[in-house]
Amino acid sequence: MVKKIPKPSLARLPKYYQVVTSYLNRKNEKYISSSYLSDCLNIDDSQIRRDLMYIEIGGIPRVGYDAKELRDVLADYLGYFNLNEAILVGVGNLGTALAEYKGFERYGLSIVGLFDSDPEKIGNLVGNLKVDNIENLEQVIKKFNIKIGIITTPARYAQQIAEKMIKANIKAIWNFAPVTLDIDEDIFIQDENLAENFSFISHYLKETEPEKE
Amino acid sequence: MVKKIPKPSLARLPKYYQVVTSYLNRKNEKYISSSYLSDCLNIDDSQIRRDLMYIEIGGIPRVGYDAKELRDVLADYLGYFNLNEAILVGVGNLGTALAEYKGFERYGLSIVGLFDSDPEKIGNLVGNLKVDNIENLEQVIKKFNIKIGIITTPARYAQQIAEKMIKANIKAIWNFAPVTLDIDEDIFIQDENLAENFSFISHYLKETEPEKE
DNA sequence: AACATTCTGTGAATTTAAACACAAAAGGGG
DNA sequence: CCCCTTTTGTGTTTAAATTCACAGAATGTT
Repeated sequence: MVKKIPKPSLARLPKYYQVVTSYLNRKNEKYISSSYLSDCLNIDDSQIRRDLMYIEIGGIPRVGYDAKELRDVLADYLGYFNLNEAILVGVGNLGTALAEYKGFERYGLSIVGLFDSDPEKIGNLVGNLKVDNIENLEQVIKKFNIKIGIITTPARYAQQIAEKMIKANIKAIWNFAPVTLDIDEDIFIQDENLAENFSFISHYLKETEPEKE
Repeated sequence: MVKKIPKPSLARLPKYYQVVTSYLNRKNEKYISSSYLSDCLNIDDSQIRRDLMYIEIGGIPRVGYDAKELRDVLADYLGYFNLNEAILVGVGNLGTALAEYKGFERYGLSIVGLFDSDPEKIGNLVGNLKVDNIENLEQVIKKFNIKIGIITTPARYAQQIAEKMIKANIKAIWNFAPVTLDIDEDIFIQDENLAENFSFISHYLKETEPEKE
C-alpha cells in the first residue's frame, strides 16, 4: 500500500487545484510544470512533485503534468466530484453568508437545510431555503442521510448542537464556533476560527510597530 | 535575544487564550495548569509549557500558571489590546457578515470602512457603516492611517485591490478571495480560503465512504 | 545521431516540530 | 519536618516535513 498523505501535503492540494484551474482558463497549454506551480505558490518544486506522487498522477520529464488530468485527479482526490450535502445550524450573519455563498458548489458542497432556535428566524427564507426549527434537526439528518453539519451558532450552543448531530449519525462537522468541541466518537471535525486567524495579523502588527515603550 | 516563536506555537496561543478566558468565566480558581489546557485541547502538556515559555510567563511548580496573568500576557502578546482598525473591500454576503460580526471586538479588530464598486451598494448602510466608493479607498487608508485591509471581493478583483491597498501603505491584508496574491512588498498576507478548508472534509468523506467501485 | 536542455521522481541530508523523561520546585499531610 | 504528590522547565530523543541533489527520461537542436 502507498504511504498515507501527510496533512501538510493534503493542505497544499487545493492550492494546486486552484492554480491549475486558473491556468487552464487563461492559457491554452496542455501541460503544467512543478516549477510553474512553485512560482505561483512559493512552494519548493520538489515538494510539489512529492505531493503529487501521493495522488496518483505521473508527469512527463522535460514536459510537465497534463494540466486537465492534474485538475481532474486533484478534484477527484479531494472529493469535489462527490455531492456533499450539508445542514447548517445557526442562521446569524455568518450562517447566512455561508448559506448564500455560491462558491461552494464547484467543490461539491450543497447546503440543503438551515436550522435555528430563534422563533423570529424560523420560517424565514434564506437563499432559497426556509429556516427550520432546531427541534427537527436529528430527524432531517437521519431522513436525508446528511453527512456534514455546519455549526455557526454562538460558542455556548456549539457543544450541544454537535452532540445532536452526532446522535443523528453525522460524519463530519465544520465548526465555526470558537470552542473546541469535546467529542469521543470517530467524527471528523474541521474547526474554523476567524478570530484565531486574525491573531496572526494582530501579532504581526504588534511586533512590527512597538508604538509604546 | 530569545528565540523567535515557531509558527505552530503561535497558532496555538489563541487556543490557550480561549480556554483560559472561559476558565476564568466559569471557575473561581486563581491558577490553571498545563495539564488542564492539555485535556481541553488535546495538546501535549510539555508542548504547552514550551509554548508558554516563548511568551514571557512563568508558572509555579505544583500550582500552575496564574490564570488572569496568563490571559493578559496572551492577549498582549497577540496584540488584542491594540486597536486594529481595518477597512473591508467587497460588500457581498461574506463581507457583510464580517462587517456585522460582533465577535472581533474583543480581539481589537474594528472594521471602520466598507468599499465596493457596485453603484447599487455604494451608499447603503451595513451595520453602522455606509458603503463607500472603491475610488476613495487609497485616500481613506492614507487619511486614517489604516493598517489592515480585508478583501472579500470575487477572486478576479483581489489582486488589483491588494495593489491599491499597498500603494496606500497598508501593512497587512486579510484575504478571503480564493487566489494567491502576488506581492513583492513586505506586507503581511493572511489567506483565508473556506473552500480550501472544506477540502479536508470532502476528502475525508471520500476516503471513508468509497461508495462506487 | 550526438548533445544540450529541462523536467520528473526520489534517495539522502537537513531542518523543524513534537514527545519523552526527569530534575527541581512547591505545597500539603501526618 | 520529612515525605509524597503535583506541576513546571528543559535537555534529549524521536518523528515528521522540507529541502537538496542528482539520476534518468523526453525533447529539441545542430
